[in-house]
Amino acid sequence: MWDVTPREAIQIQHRLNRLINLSWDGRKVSTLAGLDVSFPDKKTVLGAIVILSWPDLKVLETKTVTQPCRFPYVPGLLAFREVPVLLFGLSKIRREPDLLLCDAQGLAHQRRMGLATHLGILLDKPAIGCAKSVLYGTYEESSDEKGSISYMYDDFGDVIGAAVRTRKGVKPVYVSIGHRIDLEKAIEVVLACSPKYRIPEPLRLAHKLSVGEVIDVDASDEEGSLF
DNA sequence: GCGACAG
DNA sequence: ATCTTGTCGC
Repeated sequence: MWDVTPREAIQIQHRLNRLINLSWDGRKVSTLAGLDVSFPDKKTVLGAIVILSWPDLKVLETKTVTQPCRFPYVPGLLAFREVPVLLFGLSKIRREPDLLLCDAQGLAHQRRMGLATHLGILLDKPAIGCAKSVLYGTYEESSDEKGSISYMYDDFGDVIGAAVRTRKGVKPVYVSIGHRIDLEKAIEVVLACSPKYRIPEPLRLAHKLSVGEVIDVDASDEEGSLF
């Protein structure tokens, strides 16, 4: 029932690991995608994608797709469970997003291969990992203020991400490089995407979409259906 | 051997 | 992730 065994999955991660690009090429960003996955039942994976304009964050397009579940949840191997449906969903989107914002880790992973990095490498597209809790890494509690950041380190003392407070008094979100971006730029994007809530707007909307809520596309941007 | 553990 | 009620805080 599995596409690969957990052991093979780890080998794949070690192989893809070498393709990570840790720098931002300075490209102009005009759209970004918020990605999320849900499980309507134990045998189905549902991928939700919301394309937003940047930096005004208007909804340009949405899409949901489903597939049969192919891999169990194993900490550290999340990509093998959720990436397939996201690739499928992205293939059905009209606009090509400049940046992918994932509800998962990127480099802040035991093998530096979180879902955001995995997906970014497969598509060779800029990607950011933004999770609600920690999978791997340690950091010191910092200021309670909005915008405070505390770097996360692996067992060797290398920086692998940052705990970022998007609102005063809330738990931080954990930001890390996915692919083709640097940590400063990733943090900048996440903060700019979180003007009102703890969770960045693209991810908040993608999550709502994944659980069945209707996300209205901004009226002024529907020229795609005019003809 | 005993915890920890994205979603 | 998903299942669920009340409840603490601004």
